Amino acid sequence: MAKYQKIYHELSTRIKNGEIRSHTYLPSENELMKQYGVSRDTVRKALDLLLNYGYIQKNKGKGSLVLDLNRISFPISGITSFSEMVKTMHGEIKTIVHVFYEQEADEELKQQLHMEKGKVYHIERIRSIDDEKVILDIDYLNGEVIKGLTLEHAQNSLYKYIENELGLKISFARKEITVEKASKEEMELLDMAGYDLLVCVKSYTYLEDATLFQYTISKHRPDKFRFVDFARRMEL
Amino acid sequence: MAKYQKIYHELSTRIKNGEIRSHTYLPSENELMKQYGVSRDTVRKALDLLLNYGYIQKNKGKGSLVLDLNRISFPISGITSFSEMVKTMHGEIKTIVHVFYEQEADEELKQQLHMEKGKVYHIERIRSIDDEKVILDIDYLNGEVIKGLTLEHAQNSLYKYIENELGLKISFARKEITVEKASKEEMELLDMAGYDLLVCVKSYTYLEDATLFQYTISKHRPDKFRFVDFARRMEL
DNA sequence: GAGTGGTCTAGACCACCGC
DNA sequence: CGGTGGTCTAGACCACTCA
Repeated sequence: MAKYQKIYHELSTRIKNGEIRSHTYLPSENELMKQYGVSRDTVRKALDLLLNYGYIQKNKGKGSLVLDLNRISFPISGITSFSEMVKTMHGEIKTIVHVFYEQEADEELKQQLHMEKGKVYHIERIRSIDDEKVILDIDYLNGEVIKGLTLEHAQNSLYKYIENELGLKISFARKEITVEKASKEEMELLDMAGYDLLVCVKSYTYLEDATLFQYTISKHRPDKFRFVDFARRMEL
Repeated sequence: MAKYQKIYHELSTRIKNGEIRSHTYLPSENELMKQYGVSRDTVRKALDLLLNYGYIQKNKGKGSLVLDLNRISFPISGITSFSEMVKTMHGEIKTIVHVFYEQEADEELKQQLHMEKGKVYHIERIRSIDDEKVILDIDYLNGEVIKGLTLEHAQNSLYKYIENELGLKISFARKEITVEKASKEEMELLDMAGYDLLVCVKSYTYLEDATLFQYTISKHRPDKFRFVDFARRMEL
């Protein structure tokens, strides 16, 4: 790990622990240079990470103010996958793999996954929290990029397989959140508790070399959906 | 404006225009140094902005790949306010100021706005698109920070007043998206078209010096809600 | 091996803040 | 005024990609 990442890591965990308290100022960049024995640019890169992830706010002439993380609970960034989401939740989680097969990409999938031809994995999983079936995840994965997927992997975590076993790096995602009427099938698959709408999170996930490898639609029962975001004001 | 911001601005607009096409590589950092007559660090800062806002993807040993912006439509970042949202929409927009008064902060508001005592503006606005009342915005503003608000300002844009007339700078926001049952009052205020749920976007907005000045609940009719996000994978 | 981006350094000047 | 963060420079070494 690079120096500036180590410094970011140390400072962020100390802020999370409460060892560095919110509403106080971090040591100045000059001071941090001395403490860590690095150049100012290295310190600044670490602070840039803290800034981007909402840990601090920098003020000219004053210093780096530590923000109050508990005002809205973590995580700062949006949901990336079910397994990341459940970390922040309580309750017993189960996954039922409802659909799992490999198919030739049809016209719509070719367009969604931006591929010419080839195989696509189609996976549907029902997620239950405390024995209530409240989330339906529908995944389409480019079979030319992700190879050797099994039902086992779908039962556990797709991301773990992709990152750890295939050694691919997930880089970025584009997400869209809308609310849609549940279909009859969906009403039967999930425990709808009287609701007839589902919150749909559509996401397109890309690898480090910018190849799109996954298109996911994650449908949540409205009362079990929550999305938290931290955003700095767009410049320009 | 700083040099690196100018370079960012030029490159980003050229990407948006299509003058620089997606799926091509930008000139190398070395090349950009020469073209703009700046140091490598300055070029890199400009590229960092492009990276953060989802314009490019950098690959070691290869270069900076221009991403396809139209895959999911803009804006890249989330909603910050109604007036920013409508820029990306079609249809005729109207605002009705439904509630506007100044009140002494009660216990709940003191906690939400993180203030000891003082006045709070309470504003409720109904937003209509093509004469359908589909959004209810409820704003609470710290009256000790934001002074001299009038009904006029509420009718137009609060942010314009705060940034242009008061000269304050809005810095960052924390947002939470959930779905809740509409109350009887809300059902009457809005054209619900048979829906009984509302998508609630709660946001806490901060100034540059990290003072919280606004707490907003924006309630959207489910079919009129859409949120787009671009996220890089969290490191560490 | 030449070119790319990733990291790190040392030094400089500026605008802003608070005393 | 001294200290803070914001910007910019010039130079260095590394790991990676591609021919």
